[in-house]
Amino acid sequence: MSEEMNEHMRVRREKLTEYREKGIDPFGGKFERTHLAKEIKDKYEELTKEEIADKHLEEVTLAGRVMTKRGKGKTSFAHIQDASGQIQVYVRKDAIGEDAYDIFKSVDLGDIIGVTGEIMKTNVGELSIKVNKFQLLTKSLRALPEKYHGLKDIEQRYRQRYLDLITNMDSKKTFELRSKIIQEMRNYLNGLGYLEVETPMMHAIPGGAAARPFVTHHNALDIPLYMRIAIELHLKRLIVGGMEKVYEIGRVFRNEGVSTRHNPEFTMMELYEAYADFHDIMDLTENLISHIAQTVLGSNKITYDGQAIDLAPRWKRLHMVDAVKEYTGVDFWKEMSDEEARALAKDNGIEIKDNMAFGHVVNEFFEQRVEEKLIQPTFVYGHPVEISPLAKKNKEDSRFTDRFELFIVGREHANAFSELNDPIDQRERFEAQVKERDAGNDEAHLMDEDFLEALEYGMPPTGGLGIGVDRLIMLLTDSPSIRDVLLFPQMRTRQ
RNA sequence: GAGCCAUUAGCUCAGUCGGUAGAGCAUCUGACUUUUAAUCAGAGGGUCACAGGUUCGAAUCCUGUAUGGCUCACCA
Repeated sequence: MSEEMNEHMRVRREKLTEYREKGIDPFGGKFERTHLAKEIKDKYEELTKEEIADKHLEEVTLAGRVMTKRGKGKTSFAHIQDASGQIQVYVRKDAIGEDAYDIFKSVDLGDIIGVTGEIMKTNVGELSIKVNKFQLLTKSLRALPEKYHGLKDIEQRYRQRYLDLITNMDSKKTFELRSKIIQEMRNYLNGLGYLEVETPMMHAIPGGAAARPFVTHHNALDIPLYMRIAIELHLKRLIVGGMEKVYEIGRVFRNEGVSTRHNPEFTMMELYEAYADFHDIMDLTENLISHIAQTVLGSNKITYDGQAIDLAPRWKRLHMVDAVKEYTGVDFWKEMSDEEARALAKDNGIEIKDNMAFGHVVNEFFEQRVEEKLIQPTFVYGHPVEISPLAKKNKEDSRFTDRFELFIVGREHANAFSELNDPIDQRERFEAQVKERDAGNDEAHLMDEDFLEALEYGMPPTGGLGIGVDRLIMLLTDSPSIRDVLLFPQMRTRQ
């Protein structure tokens, strides 16, 4: 053992030996429970001490981790915690015998025990188990964080999430909500007839988004493989294959910076529906998210970082050019050259790169001046074609696409479009991306011949959607950092 | 990648002007048969993140490193 033992660890290891000498297994096996703590509380909380005593209820058996302990000579109280919550146990020497009582006195905070006894209420009215049998199920060899403050150290909460979950009920609640949110997303989509599918996470060509991939290598095939940066291109192949409504909820990987809103691996929900367009997807998106909020939180009115947010449909829909016009006064509906657009950026203090085209400039205006101001749910649509290589061009104005992004609390939560199903246009878009790549943008798309071949067989007109699931969970659980909604966020390896 | 901040007992935190390292919880010993942040009496527990430097003397001042947090950049 490289780590030095502190007093707690030494004492607890000594107890292991004592237990074994007494024939007690400090790491026990299967244990049959009759109840969870919350089940007992839900059932008997309303009854008075006398009513419970008069009922002569059957014995119950529970198990859990010892979280508090108060010894009082010949009686002891403790709280044990199971997945459902905590309940108090009341242990009397005259009820369990002297030997068993001595062992109970040696139990440490953090140990896992099983108890059998009667349900009772104490003089001050706390529902408790009056124990007549108890058993050590697992000895804990390290001291838990302090009972009153819990674990506060942020680094330790992320690195040792189990300690966070044991001691911080808020954190546990967040992850229970995470599970419910994803479950409700599935329920809703399944109810609409979407088919959940699983596509590869290791891609020969990383596509579907602009991002740097993680690279790995397949030894037997001796080829490089990339962890997926999006799910998009495989789901569209399924649309070609006649699966008309599909979705996948899964991890995607992007080799980029870590921040309160970015983790190298994160969860995305992508959905594609044949014969739909981006207007249909807007309807679906607002209905889906408001349904989840209503079902999981019981309301469409939520609070994030002190701001009141109303998720009830119908949400504001705003063209990106109108949004830029509204917040900066600059009108990009006018026809103009790339040079004229760049000049407007300089005049308005928008930072741009020298080689940016009209569409890139419009996007910079939006990101630098508008995005953070969109607090209430807002669909911003009509993204420039240059930044939307997989979206259908708009019929009236081919500088823009039938694409939208959803902004809430100034953050992107979803990205969607009427999918580009013209293989010839798609090839030209990929070629433009390859040019950008050659010009130094290492996040531009690669040519994907295999995907183009699929499109050439014919993909029906399709609406598609991607939702950043972690960000949605941040929003619905009022969590300031993505690390608060990931059980094991990425951290630097400790030396 | 840049700036700012943090790192002290198992945990939560104090630490004044540079002068012997502190508290609460936890732990150990003892008392206590309805306690609940139990109480009472006593005891033990420290590489002050790490490495240098300044100084008679450094948890404290300086430099570097590590890890973390926040902000920015990146993430169309």
